[in-house]
Amino acid sequence: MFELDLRSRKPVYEQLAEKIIELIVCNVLKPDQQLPSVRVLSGELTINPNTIQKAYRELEHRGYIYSLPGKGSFVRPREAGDNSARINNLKAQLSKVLSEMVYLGVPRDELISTIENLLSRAEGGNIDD
Amino acid sequence: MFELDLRSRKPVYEQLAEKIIELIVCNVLKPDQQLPSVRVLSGELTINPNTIQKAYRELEHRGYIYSLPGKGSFVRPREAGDNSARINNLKAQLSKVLSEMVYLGVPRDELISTIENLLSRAEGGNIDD
DNA sequence: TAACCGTACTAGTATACATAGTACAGTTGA
DNA sequence: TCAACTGTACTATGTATACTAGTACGGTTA
Repeated sequence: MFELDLRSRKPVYEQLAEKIIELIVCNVLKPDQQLPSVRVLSGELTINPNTIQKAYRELEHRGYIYSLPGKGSFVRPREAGDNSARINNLKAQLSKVLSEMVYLGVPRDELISTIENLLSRAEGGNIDD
Repeated sequence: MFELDLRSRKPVYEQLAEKIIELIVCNVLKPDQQLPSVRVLSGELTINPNTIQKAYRELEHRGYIYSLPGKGSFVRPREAGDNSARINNLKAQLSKVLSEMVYLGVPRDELISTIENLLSRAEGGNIDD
């Protein structure tokens, strides 16, 4: 379910957290859906349980999941709160990426159509792969 | 000229490299313009020269600058080569960012207009701040 | 009660970052 | 020629973090 690169410079727990965020954001993992337990996922990925727990802790701290001792960890439904901080962060990332693509000579038309496609998929909800 | 966060989890040399890329991409640093020497920048930022050199080595390896022993380091003019690998990487980043913004409830109209603004600025070349 | 769940520790190892110091070769202008 | 600059290449050291291993505790559920 999750593909990790143990040789990467990026920490494993961080790779895992980003993978899960991706699945949540793309609605592959539905709200209140239960995630694999720390120990089960540890066995599947042949990774230490502590590393999985660290990823889950990170995800809970960032508001993507919630954990109930004795029950499990679940996808946290998105709430309409103050996401302005995170949105501003994303805008900054967007600015960097777009600037670099323009710098590398990607035509504006191609860029716009790419973005349109990505938005349609994102708004459609599911992404099947 | 460069603002770094020494307490950040992200390595200093990486922060510096990204800052310089940003300035190159936004045309603040012009092609063939000389960068501060390793020792001078080391003094200004109160950072070890080796750390600066590591950033410069990284930038040279990624094709953003070129270094001439005895002369200095300079912004490398962009060449129309095969940037497809880097562009695909940027598209993947773009996909993630857009998905997350949609997930956080940013309206499509607002998103499009934001992108239009960013593109205009990027294509305009200079960004003054 | 047994088997699962999240959580919280300690301890050890490996790796990467950053610093300090030294050294060498090429370039440049006085 | 010489001094002052440039990039580059080392060694050594201290530190922070990632990851693993192992153990333990309390809550939940069939």
